[in-house]
Amino acid sequence: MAKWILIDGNSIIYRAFFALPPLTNSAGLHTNAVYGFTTMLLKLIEEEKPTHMLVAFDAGKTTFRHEGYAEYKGGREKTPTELSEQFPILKELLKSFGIAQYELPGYEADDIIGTLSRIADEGGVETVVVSGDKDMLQLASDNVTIALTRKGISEVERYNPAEIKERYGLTPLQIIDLKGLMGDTSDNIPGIPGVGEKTALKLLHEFGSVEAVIAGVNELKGKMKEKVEEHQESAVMSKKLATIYREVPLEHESDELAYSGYDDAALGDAFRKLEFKSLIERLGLSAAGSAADVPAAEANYEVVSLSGLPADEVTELLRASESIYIEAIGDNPHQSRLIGIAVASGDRILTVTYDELMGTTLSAPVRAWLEDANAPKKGYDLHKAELTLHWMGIDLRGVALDTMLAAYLLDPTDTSLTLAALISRYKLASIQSDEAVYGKGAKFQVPGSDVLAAHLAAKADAVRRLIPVLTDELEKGHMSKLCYELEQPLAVVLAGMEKQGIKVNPAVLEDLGAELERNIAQYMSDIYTHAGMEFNINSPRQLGEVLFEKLGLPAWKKTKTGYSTDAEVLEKLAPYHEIVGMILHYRQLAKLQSTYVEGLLKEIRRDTGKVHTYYRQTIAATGRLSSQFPNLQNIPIRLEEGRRIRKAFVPSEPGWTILAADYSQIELRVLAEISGDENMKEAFIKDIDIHTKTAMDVFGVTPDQVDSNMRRQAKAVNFGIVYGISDFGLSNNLNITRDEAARFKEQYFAAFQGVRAYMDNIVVQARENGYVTTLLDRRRYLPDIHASNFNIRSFAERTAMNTPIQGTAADIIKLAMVNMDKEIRARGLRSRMLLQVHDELVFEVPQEELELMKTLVPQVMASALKLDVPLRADVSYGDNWYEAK
DNA sequence: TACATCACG
DNA sequence: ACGTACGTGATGTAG
Repeated sequence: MAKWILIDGNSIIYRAFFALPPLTNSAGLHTNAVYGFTTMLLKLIEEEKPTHMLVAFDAGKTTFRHEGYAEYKGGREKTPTELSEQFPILKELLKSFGIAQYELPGYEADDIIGTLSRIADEGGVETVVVSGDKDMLQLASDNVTIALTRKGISEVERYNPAEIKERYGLTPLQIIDLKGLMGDTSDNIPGIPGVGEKTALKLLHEFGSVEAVIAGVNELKGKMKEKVEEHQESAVMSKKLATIYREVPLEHESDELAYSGYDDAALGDAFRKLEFKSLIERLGLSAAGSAADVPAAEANYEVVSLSGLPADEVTELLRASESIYIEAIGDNPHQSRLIGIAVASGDRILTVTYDELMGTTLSAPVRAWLEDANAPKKGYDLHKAELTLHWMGIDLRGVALDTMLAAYLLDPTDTSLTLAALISRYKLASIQSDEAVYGKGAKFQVPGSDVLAAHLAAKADAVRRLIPVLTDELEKGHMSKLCYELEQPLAVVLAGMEKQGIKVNPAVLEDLGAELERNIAQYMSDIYTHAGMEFNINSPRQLGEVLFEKLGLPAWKKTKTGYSTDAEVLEKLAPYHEIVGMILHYRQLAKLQSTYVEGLLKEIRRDTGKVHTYYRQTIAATGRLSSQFPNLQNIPIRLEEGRRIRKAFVPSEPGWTILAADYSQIELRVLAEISGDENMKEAFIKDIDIHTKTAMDVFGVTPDQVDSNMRRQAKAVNFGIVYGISDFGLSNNLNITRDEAARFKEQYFAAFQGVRAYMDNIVVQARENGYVTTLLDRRRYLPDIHASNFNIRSFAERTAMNTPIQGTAADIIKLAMVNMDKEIRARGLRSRMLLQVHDELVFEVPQEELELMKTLVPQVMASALKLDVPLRADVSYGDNWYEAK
């Protein structure tokens, strides 16, 4: 037996919103109305057991009712953002429920429901209409019951025609007349002023309809007669407005409403995002629930040690390996200590300790297997493992899949990609956290061999269990190619660069350090003199006291903890007191000394005379790399004093040259490409200076009229565009008013209309999909795009604009790196790729390859990805990184 | 360990 | 009206 449930989405979500106290999830998203809606849905499903369900929504602001009466629904309070942000969430949730939803421009939810209930009624289908709006009673019939929400949301009161008769003494259709007479404040329907429910009912019981009341007006007396005479037109119009239109041109077949129950996994995911913990529990969705909820599985494998297994069985086990886990201690993989290895194969997991690997002949097959490029390994953070093993004299080869990398691609904003966290995220049987096994901080300790072996085996097993889930998810997200053809090969290229390292000449740094020390001492004493006291200039707190209390300089910017003393503040303060300039200089030199001279010297390895950075491939939310121990992506360049640090970066072989190639305006070229803006594309195709071009268009001048200041401002506008422009940010950056900034922006968008369209579209896309993507389908989720908090939401919107640009640029240089590595190998070159700095690649090149590399590198970089907009890379070279400018 | 600051793209 | 530019890592101070 068919049973339909038709729900007035707008009415119910409003009721729920006002009935329930504010409720937010940890991301600050309001969820109370969705929660209320959900509890009601669950109850309906349980009690009514529907075969078909539909939630109808109002679409757009105006409906056919506005044509006859422009003030319809006028004077309404604007929907609070705390509620409006919940509409997209509800619509998304309905998808997880597997419930149909429908809206049609020009019609209200009532009309859609009216039409469907008519169709159901004509077909003799039992139907329940759910709403908070009494008007709906007009739809009641023998087949159609109206369920009206009562106080709160979960309680409903059901009406069939008999119950309407009992309650009001009216037929369903007379409900329209009731409203025609009494009106409805919430919809701004006037009715007859002064006529409320009681009077209206009395009139209807006597006359039967609005028209009959008007016709019989002479039978009325006194005030009542006057009112009806005066407002009869209003009554007729009100009746019309209150009439639900039951002939909406629906484009859908009613079988699209079929409801076959929700998918536990989909609904569980949706509830987890919303943090509806009680509902997860109530529906038993928590079996797949959060980390702690999933009990550890009974181990279905045997842990075997290297010494406990005959050599031929070790070889066979390795050959049939399904996953590997390599444990090392320490953040810096160039200095980390290997603890042990576990390899999973069928019902046995082999564990190999550090001592076994390094000390016994038993380990020979293991080492051979690790180094065998034809033996595929699927593991976890194998990039780090490769480096750890490298410094032990073992070359890890044959990496086929890295689960950490895969998990990063699936959610690059995830900051906890530990195995335990991933296992929990993907709802697999849990494993112990490292902290539980090793302890942390001072308590850190490697446990005894049995406990350790069990833990490593559990991790290898965890990797094995993650593989199908992650590869499946990658496939669903269209990121398999990105993973296997870009990120995985890149991991190997990066490891090669890191092992190679770049030579640093300590003498250059020491000389610079001595000079800095003298200057710093001088600034310190001068600053103390001007302050009239000695204090720690490095302490923003003490500095703030000196500047703003002792010296009485104007404080205009604060931090959480006190006065701000950052460069922006000090630059504004400089004219007031000469100590300020000294502090700025002191800061600059102190930074160079501590971070770059002393910091870098500490990182030079004794054995290689080089610094070996560690590129992290799973940190940046946009797909960029990051660099640690030391960070070689922020070596000074903008100011000459700092730039001299680069003189210390030299070739590691005598007679070789440092060659650097950087992409020209890669982010703006990417923007031109993905926005398709013709004006901008043309500028790049003609290789016109983009900032000058921007200045021409923004200021409406000819090329020769563009002065350096105009170009500077245009450049700032371009930066702003890439970052997701806001008036305030631009005005702040250019030190102009917000109005001026807004005008710049307007001018810019007038010239680059495709860019404007991109910015608008990408935000809509982010709202609809919940994520944005790069050209290579790299994905970033933006849950905050629905936040009610203006700041949080705005940040997500800017991120939506920026990430495809920055991320695609990252995709491109990564492609170039993989291709460049291939070229070097294929051509048997001795040149080495050493560094990547987001849009720049640095090589060391033997003399005889210089001419080739000068053309090869930019050519490979420019052709990394075929675009409409040409890519360009410029090369420079010299005896050190400073000279390669 | 959190915060402020500043180096880079 | 709201108040920020996007993405990182290292350092020193202070609780």
